[in-house]
Amino acid sequence: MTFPAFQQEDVKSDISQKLPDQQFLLFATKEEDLKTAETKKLNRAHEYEKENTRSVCLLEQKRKVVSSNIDVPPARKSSEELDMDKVTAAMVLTSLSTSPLVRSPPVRPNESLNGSWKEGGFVPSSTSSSGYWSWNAPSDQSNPSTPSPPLSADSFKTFRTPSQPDDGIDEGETSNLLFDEPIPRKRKNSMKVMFKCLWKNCGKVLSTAAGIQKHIRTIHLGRIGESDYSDGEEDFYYTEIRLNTDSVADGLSSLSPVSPSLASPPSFPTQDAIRPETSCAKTETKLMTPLSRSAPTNLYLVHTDHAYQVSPTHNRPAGSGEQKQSHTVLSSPPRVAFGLRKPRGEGKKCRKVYGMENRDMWCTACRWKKACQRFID
DNA sequence: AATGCCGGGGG
DNA sequence: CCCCCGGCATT
Repeated sequence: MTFPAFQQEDVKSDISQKLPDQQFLLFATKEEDLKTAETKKLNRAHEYEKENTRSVCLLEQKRKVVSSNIDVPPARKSSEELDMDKVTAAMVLTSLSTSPLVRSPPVRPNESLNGSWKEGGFVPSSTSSSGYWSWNAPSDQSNPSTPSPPLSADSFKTFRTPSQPDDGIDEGETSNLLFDEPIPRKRKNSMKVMFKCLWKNCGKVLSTAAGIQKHIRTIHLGRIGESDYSDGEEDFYYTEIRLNTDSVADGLSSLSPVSPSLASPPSFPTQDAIRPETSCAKTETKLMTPLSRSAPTNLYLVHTDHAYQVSPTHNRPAGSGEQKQSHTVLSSPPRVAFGLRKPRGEGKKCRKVYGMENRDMWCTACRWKKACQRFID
């Protein structure tokens, strides 16, 4: 029941502890091989680390370029932001190491990239009972096997567990097969990391972690004045997505409007199953202001000023006019007004409230199977 | 499986 | 209009 507040730290250490173990097992099947295996491994680890840091750097650069175009003004490095960088770096590390290793299942590997990133990103996890979606890096198809973590040389030393029933792996060959190009670190050079806001009804995507943080802070948490000050009380619900660089611009405008509505992000006790796979999202649960709690549904309408909010299915124009939306801040206009339906209101509706038995107490609309008029959200 | 509700009927 | 419902999306 405890809320598994997954901080980046946790995730990181977790994987880097578990996984190397497994990998190592595969390596160290035979005693003779043990030594060579280990050295090999260490080498690889080093290489790998180098590689990773490099890509992080690249990434940072790219990000800076883009961000200057898109959203955040040239970020100044507040202490918070430095922090964020660390976090993102960690994220990148994990994700980088993840994708290449996992050998994609029979599914066509490349289709995942072309398919809408909604698909690539959110995979309704059929395994988890209650239909929570889980996050998978878009590049690798959902894969049951565990990802390989950023390896740190230490973790190997710590995890020598030679007494392990090497199940089925009797050939030295097998391990080679598995691990010779297992870390092919062919990082997709055209990959770009974006961050997507997970707040309800908001699918905003920004190029920097700091960006969405800011976005969330201002838009969702209603902290407008205190631009970048963070007291650690915010919950930033966003997630990382990766996509081809050449489709970035496109992605920004044709973003899928439907947010993966978690059952209201800022509510802790109800959802204990915050999937730990979600690569990032600092979850510091402290007491929340009532404002931030109700914010996601109400506030977002007010602030719909960016083109990404394509959501054709606005909720009710919460009382005031809805005469904005023709702003098109970014280059491309909201492409298709693809007629989707409205996100489906949050609150309970007549049916839920009164039940089937008391159907006559429903509002007419509900009776007609139309949009409820009594409990508008 | 249950809900919410759009589209499309009949009267 | 008022009322109902098929069917789809979402949960």
